[in-house]
Amino acid sequence: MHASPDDHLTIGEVIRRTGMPASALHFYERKGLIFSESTSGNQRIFSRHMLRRISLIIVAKRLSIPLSDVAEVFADLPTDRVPTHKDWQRVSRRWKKQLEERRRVIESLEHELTGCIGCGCLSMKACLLLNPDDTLQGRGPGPVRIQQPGVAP
Amino acid sequence: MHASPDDHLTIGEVIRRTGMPASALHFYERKGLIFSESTSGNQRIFSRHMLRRISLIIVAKRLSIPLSDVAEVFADLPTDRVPTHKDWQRVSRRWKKQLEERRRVIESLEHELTGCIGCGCLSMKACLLLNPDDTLQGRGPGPVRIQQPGVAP
DNA sequence: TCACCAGCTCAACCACAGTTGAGGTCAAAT
DNA sequence: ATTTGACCTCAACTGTGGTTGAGCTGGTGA
Repeated sequence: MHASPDDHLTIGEVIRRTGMPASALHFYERKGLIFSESTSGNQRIFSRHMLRRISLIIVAKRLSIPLSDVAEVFADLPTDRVPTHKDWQRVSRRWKKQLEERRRVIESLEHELTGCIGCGCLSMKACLLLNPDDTLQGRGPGPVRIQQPGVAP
Repeated sequence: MHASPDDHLTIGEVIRRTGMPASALHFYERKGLIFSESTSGNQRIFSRHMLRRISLIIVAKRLSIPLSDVAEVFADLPTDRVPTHKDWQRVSRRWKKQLEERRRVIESLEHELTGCIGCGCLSMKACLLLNPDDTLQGRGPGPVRIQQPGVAP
């Protein structure tokens, strides 16, 4: 086992550094989230700044951000160099907004559920929990509850 | 179109009353969440109180409660009669707790992310986002250089 | 009687985020 | 020279929550 030049990492080294299993790295590459070159013997060689991309994927995983969103983010990121501090701020603010949105959805559901605990009618016609759209439409403007598709369907 | 006796609903009536497609009802039955009897001609006949169970499933869906949890809840519910108000309170309080838990997780992630926005290191060894419960100890061999943000290599 | 609708079963398929295993290749160590 | 160990590709499978379609039967109205 020899040390690769600082800028060219084998997949084994990437695994050691990121903790990601090879299968996941292969998967991300198939999805176009990360890239590599190949040696003559068809082994992957990763640029060192791929580690940053993988870090971002790991963070996104922790935040339950779907890979499709990560792909969007990566589309605006340079492929040839490490993202700048500014890049990271843009990404992290974007993801923070998504967390906020998710929290608001949950808070609103908590609110509804609290109101329904004492009721328990579960009437198909009258229950707010069962008929969310009527509620929203009838209430006019205000804090709008957005059904977000990304969360545990 | 004939009215069924109040206590015996065809699947079509259940669909009309709950808005659930037949495929979903079949699916829930396969999963053991709802039951039915069969006519001589192999058609499903649902008891009227199955509507309540289906309502609970619909609520769980809105709350992103997995069906496995719904199954647990149903295990403690009577199969032969409509759940009481007390039953509903038990369920709704349980689900409310789960929402609270989800909210707290999100809040904590928001907190972390806020702290990381200004940092942006994403260091495999030091970053809290990347190492949720790791006290950054024992760097291995070789320095993992933290890329100076904003300084192009 | 014949069409037609309601309902049935069963198999296959969707997205998501990967994992697992088979079978092959490449490179280094003994 | 051979045996590891690292790596490769490709296909199939996991679990969740269903949907879609094919092909069949049951009951009813004209």
